[in-house]
Amino acid sequence: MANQELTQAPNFIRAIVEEDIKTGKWGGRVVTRFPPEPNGYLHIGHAKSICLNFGIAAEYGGTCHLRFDDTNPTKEEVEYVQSIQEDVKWLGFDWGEHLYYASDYFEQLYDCAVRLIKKGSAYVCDLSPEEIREYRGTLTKPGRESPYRNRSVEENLDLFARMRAGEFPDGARVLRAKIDMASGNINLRDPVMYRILHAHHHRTGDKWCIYPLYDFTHCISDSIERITHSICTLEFEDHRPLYDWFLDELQVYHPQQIEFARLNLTYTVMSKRKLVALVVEGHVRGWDDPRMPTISGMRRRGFSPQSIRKFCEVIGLAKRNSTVDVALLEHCVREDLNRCVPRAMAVLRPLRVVLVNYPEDQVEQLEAVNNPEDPSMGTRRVPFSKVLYIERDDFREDPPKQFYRLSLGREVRLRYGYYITCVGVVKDEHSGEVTELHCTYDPETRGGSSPDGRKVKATLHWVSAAHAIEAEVRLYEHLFLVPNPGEERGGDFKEDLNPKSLVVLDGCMVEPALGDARVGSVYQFERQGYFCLDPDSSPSKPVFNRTATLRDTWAKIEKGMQRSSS
RNA sequence: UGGGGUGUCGCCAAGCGGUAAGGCACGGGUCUUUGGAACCCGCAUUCGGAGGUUCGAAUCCUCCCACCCCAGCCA
Repeated sequence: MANQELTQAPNFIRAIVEEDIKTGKWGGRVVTRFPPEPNGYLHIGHAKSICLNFGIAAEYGGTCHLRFDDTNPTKEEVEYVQSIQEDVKWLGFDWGEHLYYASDYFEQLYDCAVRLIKKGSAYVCDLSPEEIREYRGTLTKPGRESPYRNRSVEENLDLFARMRAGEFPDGARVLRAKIDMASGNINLRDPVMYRILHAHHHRTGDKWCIYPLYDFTHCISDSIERITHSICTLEFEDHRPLYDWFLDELQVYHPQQIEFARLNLTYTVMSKRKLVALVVEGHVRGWDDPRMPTISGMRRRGFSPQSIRKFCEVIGLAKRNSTVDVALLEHCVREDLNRCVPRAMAVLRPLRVVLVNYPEDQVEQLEAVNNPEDPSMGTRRVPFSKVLYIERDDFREDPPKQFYRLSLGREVRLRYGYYITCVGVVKDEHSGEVTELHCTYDPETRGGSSPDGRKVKATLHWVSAAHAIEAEVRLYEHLFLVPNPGEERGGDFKEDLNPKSLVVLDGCMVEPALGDARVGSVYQFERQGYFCLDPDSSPSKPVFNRTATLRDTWAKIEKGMQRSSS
């Protein structure tokens, strides 16, 4: 039990791998692969697959390949192959030498197709796309055989060669596997293996004008790379008989395909189609918008790779469709960031406080702990002076029952500073809005404790007005208002968009130490949450993204009060 | 009377014939110079339903029900 912590949670795929190792099915080898199509950005759902494939390989002393499934040149771009590599690396995984492209196998794939033709297991079909669909039948009605199904091997060979040579226009002919038009599994009704596509490929250029389809390509790619466990998502379960059929026909090395349920998360969407729509329709600022569930978005938001990996471990793995509560993801970031990230004080909605009995020009440098969870992170100096800012929410003229922060006549502690007591409230004549507080400070309480042992109930964060840096802070909430966008009211998922998913705060006041923050670094703003410096920052004005709030007991109490009073 | 899957706490998820792990959420408490963190306690007499086999069933059998996926020359 000593290495209990190192033991991953059991799941059915690990069970299969362990069994295979035990029986020597693959000679003790474990080779997995992550096979993205470079037609979009990776998201948290991909992270689940990446962690699974790379994780299992690492755990059992195997290897995991990164293979781009780039058989559709009309959708794929180098931009995506770059972002995918960057994201996988950032997550902390290393494919070493094992970077592959399905397009590297085009020549071998072609040879395999020729072999199948020679066996009489594949044929060139001249039916139009519409006719192929019609001949395929429906879910309940069997299909009909193509009139071209029984062409001679010679004719098929000739036609297929001429397809490759570019003699025919797009869509004129396809190569099909000869399986069973009456199969209950539609994938087996003579699936298309090759289509004619006079398109420029991002790697092979104009060398090819015929491109293989997924089912034919994937199993052979796995075979070539001597994959042992080919792990994919549930929707490919129906394709497994086809995966097996091709490899059996070809009599080549034959990996095992295993399917698991893809990840869904509450309050967001995960399908590539929907994510693209959010980007192109401008509902978010791009693929890396911090509200997006993309890896790049989460990185910009301030998530650590560790927190994402932890999440992927803790959600488990099974074959049942499920939607994980986003609260679990938030828990994982908080848990990680709490341990690793330095604290800072930042006032998001400033309220001016004048310490009436504090010397006019005095400035003190107070010592603050960088991370109470980790003393090795040391301390820093925070300037303190007569005029400060505190959070507007930390003062109430008419404090409710359980509110124990500042109000007129009350004493609270300023973190690492002094006890202060509110003695006056300045308001705007017209609006009645509180514009400034007058407080006294107790010189005996420097550092935050009193010699007489007097207790205060609240500790507030603050910032010295004269030393503060002005910043922009972007507060994020769930992108959607409902747990399952588009599914609850039966409409368009975009109708469920949260109009307050981004709230920009300007004129925030942050402590001077934050002037040294580097883009991408994360801080805990005490009592508020985790914040990450955004690339939009300029030297004169930092911009912070809120990664996650801290758990907020007071907010919960307040919400409860509202509920019971209404 | 097409095929393939899945049903264990509000959300995930272990469990593989011996009498329901764990996490999140939620509720209560201790502690606290973050109403943070940490720590403690509580939270399925019951496993989609109904029968059956067995000394014993979430686990085996039968039937039923619900939900998901498949009719791209996408992956």
